[in-house]
Amino acid sequence: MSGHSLLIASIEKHLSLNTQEQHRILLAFTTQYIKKKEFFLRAGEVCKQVAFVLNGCMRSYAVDEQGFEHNLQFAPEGWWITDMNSIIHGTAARLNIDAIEDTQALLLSRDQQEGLLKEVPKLERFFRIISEKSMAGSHKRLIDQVSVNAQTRYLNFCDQYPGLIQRLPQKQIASYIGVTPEFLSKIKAELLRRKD
Amino acid sequence: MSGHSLLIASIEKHLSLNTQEQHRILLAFTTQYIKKKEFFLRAGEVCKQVAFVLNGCMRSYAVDEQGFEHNLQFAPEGWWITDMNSIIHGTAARLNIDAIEDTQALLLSRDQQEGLLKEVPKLERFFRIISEKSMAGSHKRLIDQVSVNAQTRYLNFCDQYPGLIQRLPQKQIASYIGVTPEFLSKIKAELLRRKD
DNA sequence: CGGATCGTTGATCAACTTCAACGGTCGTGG
DNA sequence: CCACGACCGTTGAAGTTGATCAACGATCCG
Repeated sequence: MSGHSLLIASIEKHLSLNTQEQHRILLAFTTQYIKKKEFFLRAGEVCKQVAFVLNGCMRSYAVDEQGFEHNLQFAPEGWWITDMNSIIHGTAARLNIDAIEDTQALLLSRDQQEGLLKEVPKLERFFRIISEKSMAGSHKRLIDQVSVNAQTRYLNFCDQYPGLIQRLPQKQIASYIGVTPEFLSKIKAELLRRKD
Repeated sequence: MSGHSLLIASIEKHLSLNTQEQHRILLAFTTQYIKKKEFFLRAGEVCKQVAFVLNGCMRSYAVDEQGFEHNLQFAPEGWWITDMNSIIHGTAARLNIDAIEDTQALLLSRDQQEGLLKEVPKLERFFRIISEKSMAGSHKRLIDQVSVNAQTRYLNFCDQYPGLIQRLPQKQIASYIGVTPEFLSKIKAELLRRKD
């Protein structure tokens, strides 16, 4: 129940809900526990639902032809995660989503979402706003990726997600900023050397 | 008027509108002509509106510390373009948006949009859907950027935007796929050599 | 305790950039 | 209508950034 209130609070940052609406919303979600290294979505499946993380942490990533993983997003508590391409086009997911820590999440299927939006139309607004935010974040990242070098990307990451740095294995961060774990190690060594 | 119907048609792909609603929508927009090389938005300003392109083509791009441009998006007719980070957070734009061809666009300010959404709430749904699509496209691009080499990115671009290739100067495409114009030239030469 | 996974370091390698030079085309002013 | 400059695409040589491969010590967890 404390977890559910995280979802409600998150929505109420953007609009207010009466008790009835809150109950209707929670009805649309199901709870799922995902252990570290277990999958929420595998590439090739069609993604049917979006996840709202209550605690723990998930990540989404693509695997290239040579088998290397590339992290697209981390989702600690309070974040949403899904394969948007798969869910809106109904195509095979290109992303894998798994748990980096033992995770508890609320799941919302597209069907449930449709029903929910019909009964509580003002939620359209909420989902519009988080989509816009997500799009803005994604744009920011894309610009970062092409316009600054790896060291700066690492520093930017430290800046933007101070909480995640201590929590995540370094190789996960390397995969996110788009370098090999070896090279991130060298970046950190270089930064330490320059700090003296 | 033929231009306006492009907007209406674009919305009606996702929901249906009666004549009254159509008129109310068009009321919220203003028309603007932007000549080739003129700016719709300059980095540093706060972005106040989104543009829907009727004809011509605009692009958004960031400029890095060394003065190099990095194209984020092209917007030919039927596409929306804005600096989402600036518009939703009210912060200084990091993007420039200018016209690559003489362009006619419909502009919608955030204030007008708010008013419009109040009177025609079902448009929340439309804006949610296009945000989701935009986010999906952005994710796709991000994965592409980090998981395949420049030659493949070029081929993917040709695939996805066959219409734009003939229309755009090569250096604009180079900037989009994230390489120097010189290197794109070499990629094309290599592809021609292998085709024989 | 033992195996697996992690982070580190160094040597070599590949992808892409930088810089410089050249020919072609386009648009503009005379 | 021509001439000029600006911008574009191309090519080649040399330079950087980050990847790859291999080896090693540390830590974590079963």
